[in-house]
Amino acid sequence: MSKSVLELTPVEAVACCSPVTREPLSAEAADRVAPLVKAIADPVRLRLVSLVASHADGEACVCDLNDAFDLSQPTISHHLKLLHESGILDREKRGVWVYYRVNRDALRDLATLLGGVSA
Amino acid sequence: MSKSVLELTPVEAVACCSPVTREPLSAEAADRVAPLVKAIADPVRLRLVSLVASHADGEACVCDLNDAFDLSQPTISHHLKLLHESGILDREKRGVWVYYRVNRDALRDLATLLGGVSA
DNA sequence: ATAGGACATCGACATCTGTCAATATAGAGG
DNA sequence: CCTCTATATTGACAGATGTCGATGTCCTAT
Repeated sequence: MSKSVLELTPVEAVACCSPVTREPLSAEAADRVAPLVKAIADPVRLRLVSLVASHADGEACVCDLNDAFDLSQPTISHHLKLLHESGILDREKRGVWVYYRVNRDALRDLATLLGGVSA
Repeated sequence: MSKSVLELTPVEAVACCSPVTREPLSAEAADRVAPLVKAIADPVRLRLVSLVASHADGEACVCDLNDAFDLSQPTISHHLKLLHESGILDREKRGVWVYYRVNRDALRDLATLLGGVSA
Protein backbone atom coordinates (compact mmCIF):
# COMPACT_ATOMS: atom_id res chain seq x y z
CA MET A 1 0.00 0.00 0.00
CA SER A 2 1.29 3.41 -0.87
CA LYS A 3 1.97 6.05 1.71
CA SER A 4 -0.14 9.15 1.95
CA VAL A 5 1.50 12.33 0.79
CA LEU A 6 1.85 13.50 4.36
CA GLU A 7 3.92 10.46 5.24
CA LEU A 8 6.42 11.01 2.45
CA THR A 9 9.94 11.92 3.44
CA PRO A 10 11.24 14.97 1.62
CA VAL A 11 13.30 12.68 -0.53
CA GLU A 12 10.28 10.72 -1.67
CA ALA A 13 8.48 13.97 -2.32
CA VAL A 14 11.09 15.22 -4.73
CA ALA A 15 11.57 11.97 -6.61
CA CYS A 16 8.30 12.40 -8.43
CA CYS A 17 8.82 15.91 -9.79
CA SER A 18 9.98 17.11 -13.15
CA PRO A 19 12.58 19.88 -13.25
CA VAL A 20 11.44 23.25 -12.00
CA THR A 21 12.21 24.74 -15.37
CA ARG A 22 9.82 22.43 -17.19
CA GLU A 23 6.47 23.34 -15.76
CA PRO A 24 5.15 25.48 -12.94
CA LEU A 25 5.59 23.80 -9.60
CA SER A 26 2.33 23.56 -7.68
CA ALA A 27 2.12 25.13 -4.26
CA GLU A 28 1.74 21.67 -2.76
CA ALA A 29 4.76 20.28 -4.58
CA ALA A 30 6.81 23.30 -3.57
CA ASP A 31 5.86 22.80 0.07
CA ARG A 32 6.96 19.18 -0.10
CA VAL A 33 10.21 19.83 -1.91
CA ALA A 34 11.40 22.94 -0.07
CA PRO A 35 12.31 21.09 3.17
CA LEU A 36 14.72 18.91 1.23
CA VAL A 37 16.42 21.92 -0.29
CA LYS A 38 16.49 23.63 3.09
CA ALA A 39 18.19 20.57 4.51
CA ILE A 40 21.32 21.25 2.49
CA ALA A 41 21.00 25.03 2.48
CA ASP A 42 23.49 25.49 5.27
CA PRO A 43 27.28 25.63 5.11
CA VAL A 44 27.77 23.13 7.93
CA ARG A 45 25.35 20.64 6.40
CA LEU A 46 26.87 21.05 2.95
CA ARG A 47 30.24 20.20 4.43
CA LEU A 48 28.81 17.28 6.39
CA VAL A 49 27.32 15.76 3.25
CA SER A 50 30.55 16.39 1.41
CA LEU A 51 32.66 14.87 4.17
CA VAL A 52 30.51 11.77 4.45
CA ALA A 53 30.37 11.27 0.70
CA SER A 54 34.08 11.55 0.16
CA HIS A 55 35.08 9.58 3.24
CA ALA A 56 36.59 6.12 2.95
CA ASP A 57 33.98 3.46 2.15
CA GLY A 58 31.45 6.24 1.65
CA GLU A 59 30.62 6.38 5.30
CA ALA A 60 31.76 8.29 8.34
CA CYS A 61 31.09 8.02 12.03
CA VAL A 62 30.04 10.99 14.09
CA CYS A 63 33.37 11.03 15.85
CA ASP A 64 35.11 11.75 12.54
CA LEU A 65 32.68 14.51 11.73
CA ASN A 66 32.81 16.25 15.09
CA ASP A 67 36.54 16.70 14.73
CA ALA A 68 36.18 18.45 11.39
CA PHE A 69 34.24 21.36 12.83
CA ASP A 70 34.78 24.00 15.42
CA LEU A 71 31.30 23.35 16.76
CA SER A 72 29.91 21.52 19.75
CA GLN A 73 28.96 17.86 19.52
CA PRO A 74 25.23 18.58 20.07
CA THR A 75 25.30 21.05 17.19
CA ILE A 76 26.75 18.50 14.78
CA SER A 77 24.28 15.94 16.06
CA HIS A 78 21.48 18.39 15.36
CA HIS A 79 22.59 18.95 11.76
CA LEU A 80 23.01 15.21 11.20
CA LYS A 81 19.52 14.64 12.48
CA LEU A 82 18.12 17.15 10.01
CA LEU A 83 19.99 15.55 7.13
CA HIS A 84 18.85 12.10 8.20
CA GLU A 85 15.21 13.08 8.63
CA SER A 86 15.14 14.68 5.23
CA GLY A 87 16.47 11.47 3.71
CA ILE A 88 19.81 12.79 2.53
CA LEU A 89 21.89 10.78 5.00
CA ASP A 90 21.35 7.16 6.01
CA ARG A 91 22.14 6.11 9.56
CA GLU A 92 23.50 2.85 10.87
CA LYS A 93 24.50 2.09 14.41
CA ARG A 94 27.32 -0.42 14.84
CA GLY A 95 28.39 -0.99 18.39
CA VAL A 96 28.96 2.31 20.11
CA TRP A 97 29.42 4.18 16.88
CA VAL A 98 26.91 5.63 14.46
CA TYR A 99 27.80 5.71 10.79
CA TYR A 100 26.27 7.99 8.20
CA ARG A 101 26.32 7.59 4.43
CA VAL A 102 24.78 9.73 1.73
CA ASN A 103 21.70 8.68 -0.15
CA ARG A 104 22.99 9.23 -3.68
CA ASP A 105 19.53 8.89 -5.18
CA ALA A 106 18.32 11.78 -3.06
CA LEU A 107 21.07 14.07 -4.31
CA ARG A 108 20.56 12.95 -7.88
CA ASP A 109 16.83 13.58 -7.73
CA LEU A 110 17.45 16.97 -6.22
CA ALA A 111 19.92 17.82 -8.96
CA THR A 112 17.39 16.73 -11.55
CA LEU A 113 14.73 18.86 -9.97
CA LEU A 114 16.92 21.94 -10.22
CA GLY A 115 18.88 21.74 -13.40
CA GLY A 116 17.64 18.48 -14.67
CA VAL A 117 17.64 17.47 -18.30
CA SER A 118 15.18 14.63 -17.81
CA ALA A 119 12.11 14.15 -15.69
CA MET B 1 41.35 41.49 -13.76
CA SER B 2 39.62 38.91 -11.65
CA LYS B 3 37.27 39.75 -8.86
CA SER B 4 38.16 39.05 -5.27
CA VAL B 5 36.32 36.21 -3.63
CA LEU B 6 34.27 38.64 -1.61
CA GLU B 7 32.90 40.26 -4.74
CA LEU B 8 31.68 37.03 -6.24
CA THR B 9 27.96 36.58 -6.57
CA PRO B 10 26.73 33.28 -5.16
CA VAL B 11 26.37 32.03 -8.69
CA GLU B 12 29.99 32.76 -9.49
CA ALA B 13 30.99 31.10 -6.25
CA VAL B 14 29.35 27.82 -7.12
CA ALA B 15 30.50 27.68 -10.73
CA CYS B 16 34.00 26.79 -9.72
CA CYS B 17 33.25 23.85 -7.41
CA SER B 18 33.28 20.17 -8.04
CA PRO B 19 30.33 18.12 -6.81
CA VAL B 20 29.96 17.87 -3.06
CA THR B 21 30.28 14.11 -3.32
CA ARG B 22 33.70 14.28 -4.94
CA GLU B 23 35.84 15.89 -2.32
CA PRO B 24 35.34 17.59 1.02
CA LEU B 25 34.03 21.09 0.63
CA SER B 26 36.18 23.63 2.43
CA ALA B 27 34.57 25.81 5.05
CA GLU B 28 35.16 28.82 2.84
CA ALA B 29 33.61 27.20 -0.21
CA ALA B 30 30.63 26.09 1.84
CA ASP B 31 30.11 29.62 3.09
CA ARG B 32 30.14 30.94 -0.45
CA VAL B 33 27.85 28.30 -1.87
CA ALA B 34 25.28 28.07 0.91
CA PRO B 35 23.62 31.43 0.13
CA LEU B 36 22.84 30.24 -3.38
CA VAL B 37 21.22 27.08 -2.08
CA LYS B 38 19.36 29.09 0.53
CA ALA B 39 18.04 31.30 -2.23
CA ILE B 40 15.96 28.48 -3.64
CA ALA B 41 15.28 26.76 -0.33
CA ASP B 42 11.83 28.28 0.04
CA PRO B 43 8.54 27.12 -1.43
CA VAL B 44 7.61 30.55 -2.73
CA ARG B 45 10.97 31.07 -4.41
CA LEU B 46 10.94 27.59 -5.91
CA ARG B 47 7.58 28.39 -7.47
CA LEU B 48 8.78 31.79 -8.65
CA VAL B 49 11.74 30.25 -10.45
CA SER B 50 9.50 27.58 -11.87
CA LEU B 51 6.90 30.09 -13.02
CA VAL B 52 9.44 32.36 -14.67
CA ALA B 53 11.22 29.46 -16.36
CA SER B 54 8.10 27.94 -17.81
CA HIS B 55 6.47 31.22 -18.79
CA ALA B 56 6.12 32.23 -22.43
CA ASP B 57 9.42 33.49 -23.89
CA GLY B 58 11.15 32.39 -20.71
CA GLU B 59 10.37 35.61 -18.97
CA ALA B 60 7.64 36.95 -16.74
CA CYS B 61 6.80 40.38 -15.41
CA VAL B 62 6.16 40.95 -11.73
CA CYS B 63 2.50 41.58 -12.40
CA ASP B 64 2.13 38.01 -13.68
CA LEU B 65 3.92 36.63 -10.65
CA ASN B 66 2.00 38.61 -8.04
CA ASP B 67 -1.25 37.15 -9.29
CA ALA B 68 -0.01 33.59 -8.88
CA PHE B 69 0.38 33.89 -5.11
CA ASP B 70 -1.81 34.69 -2.18
CA LEU B 71 0.89 36.98 -0.84
CA SER B 72 1.34 40.73 -0.73
CA GLN B 73 3.18 42.54 -3.52
CA PRO B 74 6.07 43.58 -1.23
CA THR B 75 6.57 39.97 -0.21
CA ILE B 76 6.88 38.80 -3.81
CA SER B 77 9.17 41.73 -4.51
CA HIS B 78 11.32 40.66 -1.57
CA HIS B 79 11.65 37.10 -2.83
CA LEU B 80 12.44 38.29 -6.34
CA LYS B 81 15.13 40.54 -4.96
CA LEU B 82 16.74 37.61 -3.15
CA LEU B 83 16.67 35.47 -6.28
CA HIS B 84 18.10 38.30 -8.33
CA GLU B 85 20.87 39.13 -5.89
CA SER B 86 21.91 35.50 -5.71
CA GLY B 87 22.16 35.41 -9.50
CA ILE B 88 19.38 32.95 -10.16
CA LEU B 89 17.07 35.46 -11.83
CA ASP B 90 18.02 38.16 -14.30
CA ARG B 91 16.17 41.47 -14.25
CA GLU B 92 15.23 43.77 -17.08
CA LYS B 93 13.13 46.87 -16.84
CA ARG B 94 11.08 47.73 -19.91
CA GLY B 95 8.89 50.77 -19.51
CA VAL B 96 6.89 50.47 -16.35
CA TRP B 97 7.28 46.74 -16.15
CA VAL B 98 10.10 44.60 -14.82
CA TYR B 99 10.78 41.25 -16.43
CA TYR B 100 12.61 38.38 -14.82
CA ARG B 101 14.19 35.38 -16.50
CA VAL B 102 16.09 32.47 -15.03
CA ASN B 103 19.83 32.16 -15.33
CA ARG B 104 19.98 28.60 -16.65
CA ASP B 105 23.70 28.36 -16.07
CA ALA B 106 23.19 29.07 -12.40
CA LEU B 107 20.70 26.25 -12.02
CA ARG B 108 22.87 23.90 -14.01
CA ASP B 109 25.93 24.67 -11.91
CA LEU B 110 23.92 24.19 -8.76
CA ALA B 111 22.64 20.85 -10.00
CA THR B 112 26.18 19.81 -10.81
CA LEU B 113 27.36 20.80 -7.38
CA LEU B 114 24.76 18.61 -5.74
CA GLY B 115 24.36 15.53 -7.81
CA GLY B 116 26.83 16.30 -10.50
CA VAL B 117 28.54 13.73 -12.64
CA SER B 118 31.22 16.11 -13.85
CA ALA B 119 33.15 18.89 -12.25
C1' DA C 1 27.69 -3.62 38.99
C1' DT C 2 30.02 0.20 37.86
C1' DA C 3 32.48 3.41 35.04
C1' DG C 4 33.47 5.56 30.80
C1' DG C 5 32.81 6.80 26.06
C1' DA C 6 29.72 7.87 21.92
C1' DC C 7 25.90 9.97 20.57
C1' DA C 8 21.13 12.08 21.20
C1' DT C 9 17.86 15.11 23.44
C1' DC C 10 16.42 19.17 26.05
C1' DG C 11 16.00 24.02 27.24
C1' DA C 12 17.55 28.51 26.55
C1' DC C 13 19.06 32.16 23.84
C1' DA C 14 20.37 35.32 19.97
C1' DT C 15 19.93 35.86 15.26
C1' DC C 16 17.84 35.21 10.84
C1' DT C 17 13.68 34.98 7.87
C1' DG C 18 9.04 35.60 5.90
C1' DT C 19 5.34 38.48 6.06
C1' DC C 20 2.61 42.67 6.06
C1' DA C 21 1.07 47.74 5.91
C1' DA C 22 2.79 52.03 4.82
C1' DT C 23 5.48 54.68 2.00
C1' DA C 24 8.72 55.83 -1.74
C1' DT C 25 10.19 55.89 -6.61
C1' DA C 26 9.80 55.98 -11.37
C1' DG C 27 7.63 56.01 -15.83
C1' DA C 28 3.32 56.92 -18.87
C1' DG C 29 -0.58 59.56 -20.06
C1' DG C 30 -3.36 63.27 -19.63
C1' DC D 1 2.43 69.49 -13.67
C1' DC D 2 -0.52 66.00 -11.85
C1' DT D 3 -2.21 61.46 -11.48
C1' DC D 4 -2.21 56.67 -12.09
C1' DT D 5 -0.02 52.33 -12.29
C1' DA D 6 3.95 49.13 -11.50
C1' DT D 7 7.48 47.95 -8.62
C1' DA D 8 10.80 48.68 -4.71
C1' DT D 9 11.99 50.01 0.03
C1' DT D 10 11.23 50.57 4.95
C1' DG D 11 9.94 49.28 9.56
C1' DA D 12 7.80 46.18 12.52
C1' DC D 13 6.73 41.73 14.16
C1' DA D 14 6.08 36.64 14.86
C1' DG D 15 8.07 32.46 14.11
C1' DA D 16 11.97 29.58 12.46
C1' DT D 17 16.88 28.43 12.93
C1' DG D 18 21.75 27.72 14.70
C1' DT D 19 24.22 27.36 18.70
C1' DC D 20 25.48 26.01 23.31
C1' DG D 21 25.71 23.71 28.13
C1' DA D 22 23.56 20.29 30.73
C1' DT D 23 21.71 15.96 30.81
C1' DG D 24 19.98 11.45 29.15
C1' DT D 25 20.63 6.87 26.81
C1' DC D 26 22.97 3.03 25.21
C1' DC D 27 26.87 0.13 24.65
C1' DT D 28 31.43 -1.80 26.19
C1' DA D 29 34.86 -3.08 29.26
C1' DT D 30 36.49 -3.83 33.58
